[in-house]
Amino acid sequence: MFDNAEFSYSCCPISSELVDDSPFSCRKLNKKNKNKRRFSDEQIKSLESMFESETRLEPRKKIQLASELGLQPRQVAIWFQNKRARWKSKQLERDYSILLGNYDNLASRYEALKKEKQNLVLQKLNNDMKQKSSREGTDGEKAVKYESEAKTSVSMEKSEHVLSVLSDDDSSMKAEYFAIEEEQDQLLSMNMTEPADSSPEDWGSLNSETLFNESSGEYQWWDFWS
Amino acid sequence: MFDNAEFSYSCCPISSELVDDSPFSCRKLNKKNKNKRRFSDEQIKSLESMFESETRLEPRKKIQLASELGLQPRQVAIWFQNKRARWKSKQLERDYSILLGNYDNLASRYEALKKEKQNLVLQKLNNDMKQKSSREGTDGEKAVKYESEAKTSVSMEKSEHVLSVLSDDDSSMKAEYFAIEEEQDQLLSMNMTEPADSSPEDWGSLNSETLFNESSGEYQWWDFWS
DNA sequence: TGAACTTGTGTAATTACTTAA
DNA sequence: ATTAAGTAATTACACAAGTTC
Repeated sequence: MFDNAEFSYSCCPISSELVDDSPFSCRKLNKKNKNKRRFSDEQIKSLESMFESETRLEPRKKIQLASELGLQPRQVAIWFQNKRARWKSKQLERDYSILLGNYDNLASRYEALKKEKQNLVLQKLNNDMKQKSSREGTDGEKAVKYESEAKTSVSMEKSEHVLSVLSDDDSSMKAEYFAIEEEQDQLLSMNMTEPADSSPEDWGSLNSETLFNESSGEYQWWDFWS
Repeated sequence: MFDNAEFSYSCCPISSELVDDSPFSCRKLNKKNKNKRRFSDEQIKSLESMFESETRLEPRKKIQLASELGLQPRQVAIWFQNKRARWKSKQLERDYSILLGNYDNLASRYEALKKEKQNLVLQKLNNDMKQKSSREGTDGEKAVKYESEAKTSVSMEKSEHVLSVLSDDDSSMKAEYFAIEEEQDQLLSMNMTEPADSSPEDWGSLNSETLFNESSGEYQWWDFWS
C-alpha cells in the first residue's frame, strides 16, 4: 500500500531546511510554537473518545475520522495501534496493584488463621492433658496455661517450639504426652502447612519488598500474558 | 507468542552522514534501501552486553561506546533510555507472574489451613461433648464422628453449617453445646477469619480468572510503580 | 495460491516534564 | 538559576503472523 499520500501535515511545519537532526536543535522553545509532532489537543480528544467506545477501528471509521481530523488514515491506524499497546501495559499495572492488594489481604488473613489454629492446638493439648491427669487422679493443675498469645510469628521447624511451650522439668510428662493419640498427627499437619519450601522466611508474610529478591533473572519461564 | 526471533537482519549502515531521515522527509526509502533504522546485530550485541553490566552509562563510556560502534553518543544514550523503559515493562510482567504464582500458592495453603482448623474445631467439640457426657455418667457414644472431611469449600455464613454437622434430633444437646465455655469464641473467630467483605465468593480461592472482573475501570487509585 | 490488510511486538527518535549537580 | 541528565509519553516504522477475499 503506497503511503504515497504526501503527508500534508496540518500540524507540523517542519520546513525541510534545517532538519538539522542534530540532537539538540530541538532544545528550543517550550510551550510556544505548537510544534511539529504531537497531534493537537482536539485531535487527541477525538481519538481518545473514539478509542473509548471501541479499541479498534473498522476501515470505514478510520477513514472518516482521519478526514475529520485532517490526518492520514495511516496516522489514525498507527495511533490506535500505539494506544492499544499503551493501554495494555497500563492494564498490567492496574492488575498488578490489584493482585498485590489481594495478596497482602490474603497474607494477613493467613497469619491470623494460623494463629487461631495454633491456639486451638494448644487448647487441645491442654485439654487432653487435663483429661489424662484427672483420669489418673493426679492434680490437673500442671496443665499448660495458654493466653492466646502463641507467638505465631516464629516459624516452628520441627514442632520443637510447640513442645517448648510445655516447658516442664518433668520429663515423664513429655513421654506421656506422646502417648496421647492423634496429637502427633495434629502437630505433623501443622508443620505440613508450611510446604517446606526453601524460602528464608515465612512466605505467608511476604510483602512487596521481599517478594522479588531472587527472581531478578533475565526471563521468566512461562509466557503468561499471551 | 513472542518469538523474539530478534529480527536478524543486519542492515543499517548508518553512515555518519547526518541521518537525515527526519521524520517527515523520510517519505520514501521504501522497501529498498534497507532503511537506516535498526542498528546492526553487532551494535545491538555490544549495547546489550553493556546494558547487562550497567543499565546506565557514564558519559565516558557512552562516548567511547559510540565511537566504537560508529554511532552518535546521542543515539547510544537514546538506546539506553529506550532499553530501560522496555526492561522495566518486562520486569513488571515477570513480577506479575511471580506474584500470581505466590498468590495461588498462598491461596491453596490458606484453604488447607482452613480445613485443618475446622477439623480441630470439630475434634474439640467432640472432645468437649465426650467430657461432658462422661462427667454426667451418661454414655458418651453420642459424640459426633468427624471424618476429616469438613466440607470446607462451602463458606459458612453464620456458623450454621458448623452446627449442622452436629445434626441431631435431640434439641437439648444443642442447648448443652452452647453451655460449653469458649466454644462460642471459637466459632466466632472462625467467622471473623473471613473479613466479611463484599466479594461474591470466597476470596481465598480466587484465581486469575475471577480476579479482575469488576476492576476494569479506567485508571487506578494509587500510582504504585513510581 | 496469493495479494491486500490488520494486529502485536519491537525499535528508533522526538517532545515535554522532572530532577540533581 | 541554569544546565544537563533522566523519565514518561508519543509518533512512526518495520516485520511476522494471521485473516479475508
